[in-house]
Amino acid sequence: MPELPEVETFRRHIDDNALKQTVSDVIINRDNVLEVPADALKAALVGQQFEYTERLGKYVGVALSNQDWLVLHFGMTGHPQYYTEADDAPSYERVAFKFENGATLGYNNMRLFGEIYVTGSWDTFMQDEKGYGPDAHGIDAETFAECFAGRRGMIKSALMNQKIIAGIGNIWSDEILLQAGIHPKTSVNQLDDDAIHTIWEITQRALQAGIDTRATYSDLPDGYLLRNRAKDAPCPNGCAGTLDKVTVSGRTAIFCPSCQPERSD
DNA sequence: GGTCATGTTGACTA
DNA sequence: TTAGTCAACATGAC
Repeated sequence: MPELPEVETFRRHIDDNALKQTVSDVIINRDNVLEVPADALKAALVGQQFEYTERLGKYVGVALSNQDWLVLHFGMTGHPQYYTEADDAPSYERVAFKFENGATLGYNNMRLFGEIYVTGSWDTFMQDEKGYGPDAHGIDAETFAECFAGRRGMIKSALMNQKIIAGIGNIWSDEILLQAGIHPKTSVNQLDDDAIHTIWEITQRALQAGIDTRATYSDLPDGYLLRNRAKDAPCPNGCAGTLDKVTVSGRTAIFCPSCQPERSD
């Protein structure tokens, strides 16, 4: 699930529920997701308040009252869940952040691909340690074009490269490329300025739609691939063709052969 | 039992 | 140096 629209939804969930509260305990059910020792995580958090949040790409940063940051990544299957009744704990709660008011922010993650860090500087962590590029949502057209200038790889790989722009993963890159009518294997250097500008526009619109629907795909407008992303499904553009799949950089790309023709030039 | 899956990283190869 | 492929991580669905 979690790409940029999903992670922004998670960030807002934390914002709406867990700010200005003091952590009373940290329960660690599985330490696979920890990038800091369990006792260090607990020591860093207990007694601190969640002050505000940031997001870059698929990472959420929670600013603590002592200026440190709790950094969360949700892997492929994770999400945060705030609850007040023990019965509402999610099924795969790997870490539970307990607050003094009795509520809990659960870090739920079926597959243990997530990451939890504590760091002194959000900016340094994301830019220097992770090497992340600018966030794909809200980036201006010029900066977006600069990110792709001089690149020779395939457009789908480039869109998914967090060091170029952050936040787009496999399924939202499919969405963007279908709407843009560009085959996922097209080389970046085959795309002229107009094509890059179109990709920028569609990226902004699609990610905004994803955020607006709280990443509930069935609520996306008609014509969105993510409403029914599957091989042999009808093309959402209504072109009478059916969707196909192809492997790009080891990931499954779903696309419409008729709306997204391969280029040979 | 096998295959595939929304992410990231590192090794290896061209 | 730049890119592409693949394996690894852990778990569930089909």
